[in-house]
This record gives sequence, C-alpha cells and structure tokens, in this order.
Amino acid sequence: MHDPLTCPGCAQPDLAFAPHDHTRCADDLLALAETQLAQGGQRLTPVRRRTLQILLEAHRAMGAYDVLERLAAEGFGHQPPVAYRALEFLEEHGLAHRIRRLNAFTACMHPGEIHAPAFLICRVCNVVAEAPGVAIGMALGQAAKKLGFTVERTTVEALGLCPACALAERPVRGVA
Amino acid sequence: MHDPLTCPGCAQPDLAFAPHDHTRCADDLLALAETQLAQGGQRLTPVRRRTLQILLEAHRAMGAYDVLERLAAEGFGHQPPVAYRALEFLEEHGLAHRIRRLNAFTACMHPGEIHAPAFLICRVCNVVAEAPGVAIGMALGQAAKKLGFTVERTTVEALGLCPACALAERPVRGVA
DNA sequence: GTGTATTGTGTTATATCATAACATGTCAAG
DNA sequence: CTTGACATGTTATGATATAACACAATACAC
Repeated sequence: MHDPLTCPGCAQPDLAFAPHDHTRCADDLLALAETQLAQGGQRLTPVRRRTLQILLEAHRAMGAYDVLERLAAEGFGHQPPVAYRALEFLEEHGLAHRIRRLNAFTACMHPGEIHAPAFLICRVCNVVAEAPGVAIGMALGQAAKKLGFTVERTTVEALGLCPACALAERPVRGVA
Repeated sequence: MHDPLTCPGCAQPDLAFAPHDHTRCADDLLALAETQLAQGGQRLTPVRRRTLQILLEAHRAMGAYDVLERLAAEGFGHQPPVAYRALEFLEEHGLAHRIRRLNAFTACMHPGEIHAPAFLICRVCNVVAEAPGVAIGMALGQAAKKLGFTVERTTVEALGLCPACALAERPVRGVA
C-alpha cells in the first residue's frame, strides 16, 4: 500500500507544487510499469527497473549522468550508455519523459493513460510538474493537420514560476 | 524587393513544406528586425545581423556550430560563445527560435507578432515549420493556471512526418 | 570632448550531454 | 546445445554549451 509518509516524493512538499495523486507514487507506479511492459512483451530488467525507481524516488527531473552515478554506485555499469539506454527504453514505453529544456528525465506520473504530456518547469527551483496536456495536444494536432503534417510525438514545456517561487519573487504587499 | 527565385529558401521547395509568406523572406525580415530592435533600444550589431542573415538564408534549423563556422569564415570570432551569444540575443528578442529537439536555431518567420511558436519537425528530412501556436499557447496557459503556475516562455514541438515524407513512407496504393 | 559606465566581442579553457562501435553475457525457441 | 535476439557492458569520441577573463566600441554625463 502507498504511504504518503514514506513516499520520498510525497513527503517533501517542495518537490511538486501541484497536488499529485498519492495513490500512484513510487511502488504503485513500479508495479504498474511491470504489468504494462509484460503485456507488450517487454522486459523490465534490473537496470531498467532500478532506473525507473530512481526517477520515481527522486520525484524530480534528473540528468542522465545523475542517474548513471546512482546506478554505478549500485553495481551497474559505469558508462553513459548504460543510463541512456535505460532512460530511452523507459521513454519509448511511456514510463518516463524527457525534459528537453533541462536535458533531463523524469518518471511519468500517469503511465498508460493516453496523454501528450505538458511540463511546467519552474525557472527558480527547477521543479517539474506534469500537466494534463490533452487540450494542448488537440490544438497542436489541429495546427499540424492544416499543414498536412502528421504528428507522432510532442514536446510541450513551459518555463515560468511555480506558485511558491512566484510568491517569493513578488512578495505580498506589506511584507518585506 | 523580394524575389522568390533568388530567395534561397523559397527557391528550394524541399525547404519548407508549408506555403510560406514570400513577402517576408530574408531581406524584408532583416529590415524588420532592425526597426524592431531600434525601437527597443537594442543594437543589431554586425555579428548579430550576419547571424540572423545566415539563419534566414538557410531557411532551416542550424546548429550553433554550423552558424559559427559561417561566421568564422567571414572574419568574425572563431569560438563557440560568439555564435551562442548572437543566437541567444536573437532568441531573446523574438527574431530567432531554438528548436530543442534538434539542438538548433531557426529564424523567426513572424517577428513582432505575438506568438507562442509551435514547431513541426519532420523526422525524415528534418525540415522545420513554424505553425501558428496561439491556440496551443492558450491551452497551455489554462492548464498552467489551474496549477497556479505562471508561464513565461514555452517550447512546443511536434515530431512527425511532413506531407512529402509521409507520401514517401506510405506510398499510394498500387505504386511500388 | 573627456572620462566613465555599459555593452559587445573575442579569447582560453572546460563543462556537460550524447552516441558510435564493439565485446560479452543471457535466455528462450528450435 | 546451438542459434538468434536482445541486453549489458566497455572504450572512445563526438556534439553541445558555458564560465571567466581581456579588450574594444559605444553611449552618456559632465
């Protein structure tokens, strides 16, 4: 069962500014991933499993080399391709996303659901939130259709301020 | 005056799959850029001007190092920061865009107009089209608002197939 | 116009991110 | 028990990007 108190992500309020679905943190998502992959005849091997776990535990975007460092420390390979391959596999199967603005990766918080993910990236604290991107995907699809373009994958990212950092930057009147 | 026959971009049908506005190719856009910058108290210095020109002439996305090579060959600096600074300047002032999926830059085809640009990138021929992104920006803004996030800049890119390459990949029935 | 601040250009050096190419290991199907 | 497909690991290199500093050009106050 999921316990918000022990879920590394949920326990740290600064890690996600959006109220996120606690029923789906680390352990649950990992199990879900395994099931999904099995159905597609894919294998969640030790490296891949651990990589996903690392992303889930971090609950934030991580660079490939950060992930690699963790993997290496645990007896997996020490070279970049080890991390990149696992991350790419996860991305291809909808279990992780690449945040291009940060050259980083993050676990998918809603695997299985059809979603063209949209990311909100705080330029101050670097926290990344995965926003529902269906409406955006539709708008993008329509714009593409007009030009005869066939959309296969999308990258939608917004850089800005999360609620907390917005408050800090533009303090409430009367407060220093 | 603009002449589609001499405009490097317009003259090559494979360079843009969308019918683009011929009244606004290279020369026109360059002049427009100069005006706009002047109004904002900014300077279109030789390096910056030439950088924009290179992007406009190429009529496609170029890596910073490709731009640098051209600049260096013409007597400007030979080191990466020369290109990156010019490109960043142009991007900040809405005269160029960064295509993150390609780690590349492209001249803005509609400077001055308010637009959260959306890019359609063909995975086969790498051609990039700038699609009207207003609807997408709105959708993204709304999704962000729900989470209390303040959007400052957006990256919207779709990877897929341009009309020409789509035809080539899935040939018409009856054709080899 | 001269001094001063600001902005821009160029450099060296280095950091960061990513992939090609190949060797070895694992495992299921035949 | 071999073959073929996939996965993991390696070495080596490529590609992208930035920090830090020196100098030049420009703008601006006086």
